[in-house]
Amino acid sequence: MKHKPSDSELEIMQVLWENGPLTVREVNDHLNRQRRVGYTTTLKIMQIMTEKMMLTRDTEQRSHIYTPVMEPEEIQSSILDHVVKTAFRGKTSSMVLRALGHHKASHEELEEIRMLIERIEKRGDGDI
Amino acid sequence: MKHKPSDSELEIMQVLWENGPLTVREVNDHLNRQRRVGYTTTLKIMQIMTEKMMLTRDTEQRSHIYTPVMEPEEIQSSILDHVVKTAFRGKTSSMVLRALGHHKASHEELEEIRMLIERIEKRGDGDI
DNA sequence: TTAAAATTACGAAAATCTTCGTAATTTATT
DNA sequence: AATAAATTACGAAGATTTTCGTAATTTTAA
Repeated sequence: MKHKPSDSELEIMQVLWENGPLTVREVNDHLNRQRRVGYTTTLKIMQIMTEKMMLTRDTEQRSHIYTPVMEPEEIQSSILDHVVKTAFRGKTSSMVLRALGHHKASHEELEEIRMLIERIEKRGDGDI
Repeated sequence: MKHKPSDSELEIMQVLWENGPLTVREVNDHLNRQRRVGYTTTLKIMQIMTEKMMLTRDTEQRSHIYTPVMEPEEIQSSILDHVVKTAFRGKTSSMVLRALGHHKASHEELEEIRMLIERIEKRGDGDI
């Protein structure tokens, strides 16, 4: 990804990923379930995101319909790259250890992680 | 933590965590091994960090000596809190899965993680 | 004891982010 | 058709971050 999304941009991305293509009104309504944001604020950020090519929009109807360009996986990975590099000296494992040690996860989630580790080790790559 | 450190602030934190209390000159020299930064730029940011109480300084000598107030663990955890919340809908496990799936880690690191999981599961807490 | 060197203090410019008001435009209603 | 309602477009203010230049201060050296 070229640009690291700002917090507000990421917030809007989340709404769009979870609820499909939406209008500004719809996104703003979603956001306002969590915190108070003005309509034109949301509009402005979504317009900027469109300029930055993070969103595309269908302008056929009066109310434009916005769609995220990137998949969550892509952005999540690039955010993690950045965090690992800047806060964990590049060591993914220390980040994971900190996350598991501090935040915790359910039994099922831990199992999922354990299974992934097994798969990776069987595959025999790894390193770095 | 009150403030989320900016990228530059985090960069300086890293240098101080790894190399102990340092002067501005020393921090700036460290930074310049990686990228070009002006001395007064580093000075300014470290002064601001001191105002924000992220650093303390000993002004006995002419060259002030700066020490980070927070431990890396604290800041790492608060950064992870933020990332998990804003980019992974609060699910630590999806963050971990993405990190392991994408970045990879060495065999030893995976073993360390696997052992931590075992310890957590034995302990029998977890969840959320 | 001057002059040079190093350091801190201060202020400010450029970039980005967040916020919103107001104007212009389009659609719906009376 | 005229008015109201909803939406988009535009611009700008305030905050924060990053960047330095310049001035003031302190120490060192000639």
